[in-house]
Amino acid sequence: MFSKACEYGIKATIHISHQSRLGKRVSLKEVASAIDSPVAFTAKILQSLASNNIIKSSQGINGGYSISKERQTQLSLHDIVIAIDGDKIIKNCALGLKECNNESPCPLHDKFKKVKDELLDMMLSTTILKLGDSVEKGQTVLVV
Amino acid sequence: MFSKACEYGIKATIHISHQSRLGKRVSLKEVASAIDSPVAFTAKILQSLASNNIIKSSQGINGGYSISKERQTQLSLHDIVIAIDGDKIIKNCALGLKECNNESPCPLHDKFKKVKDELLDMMLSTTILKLGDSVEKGQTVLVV
DNA sequence: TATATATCGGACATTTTTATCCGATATTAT
DNA sequence: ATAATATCGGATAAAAATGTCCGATATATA
Repeated sequence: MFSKACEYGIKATIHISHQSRLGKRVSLKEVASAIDSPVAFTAKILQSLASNNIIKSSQGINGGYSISKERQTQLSLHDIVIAIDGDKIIKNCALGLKECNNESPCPLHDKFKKVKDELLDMMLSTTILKLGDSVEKGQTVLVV
Repeated sequence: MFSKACEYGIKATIHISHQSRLGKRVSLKEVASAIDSPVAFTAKILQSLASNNIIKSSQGINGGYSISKERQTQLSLHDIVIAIDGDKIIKNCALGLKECNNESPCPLHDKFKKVKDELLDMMLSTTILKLGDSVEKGQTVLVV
């Protein structure tokens, strides 16, 4: 569904969100450890999230990553997916046709419209704040 | 969503289904041409579909691929996806957790359950017969 | 039976994704 | 200033997915 990079990106953002609310800025190593991901690969993803203004990064001693509380309420799951995987999961034809629309649909077009609409709604309405909250409350987990 | 192999496999099956109802057995080249796919790669996929009893193959002169009308009514989109991509699209955790279930869910578990359930229902209830029919009637297309 | 022509199946090549390495750069504390 | 330590960013490597090649095998027809 999502690429590995996107999975890591979502988990990383949730973890950083959670830690930011505890007043903690987190380092790359801490993130990779918390979400059980390869450190160097995670570095690339965090860079990308930072350049897309999903998370905030600071260099130097005591540097690391954070997300302001305000940003957490604005940010949806959709924003993160778009930043890493782009919009192909919603936009691309299920059968890979270059042009697939209501005028010239592939055989799966109508049937997938419903599924994609629900996926899109879900991603748009799910905020990072809520996701981080469920982890903070111990209702959900980021590893194993 | 689906792998390229799976996209080709679905399109190929629909085309073969359509042609079988016209009483025509189709060759690899004809299939690849009809669905605009690389011939050699398509050969692998058709072999796999044949060994999974999705389609019927015959060698030698006048050989090619076909699907009996009866089989077309039985076969669902789900059968083809399972044969090529396996069940990961439904079974795998959206965040890649090895163990993700109601007892120990990832932050996206509940939200994805609804989407996946709808996707599964759709795949199970969509028969190859219906898909081939929409192509035959010119309501849908397999290329561009 | 010989031949033409179709798929089969294994090895190989290319591209994309995933993952790693390391010097450069920025920032804080001494 | 300088040292310590964090991210940045470009090159490289490994793995997986996608795509190709070609001889082997099967089968209908002449």
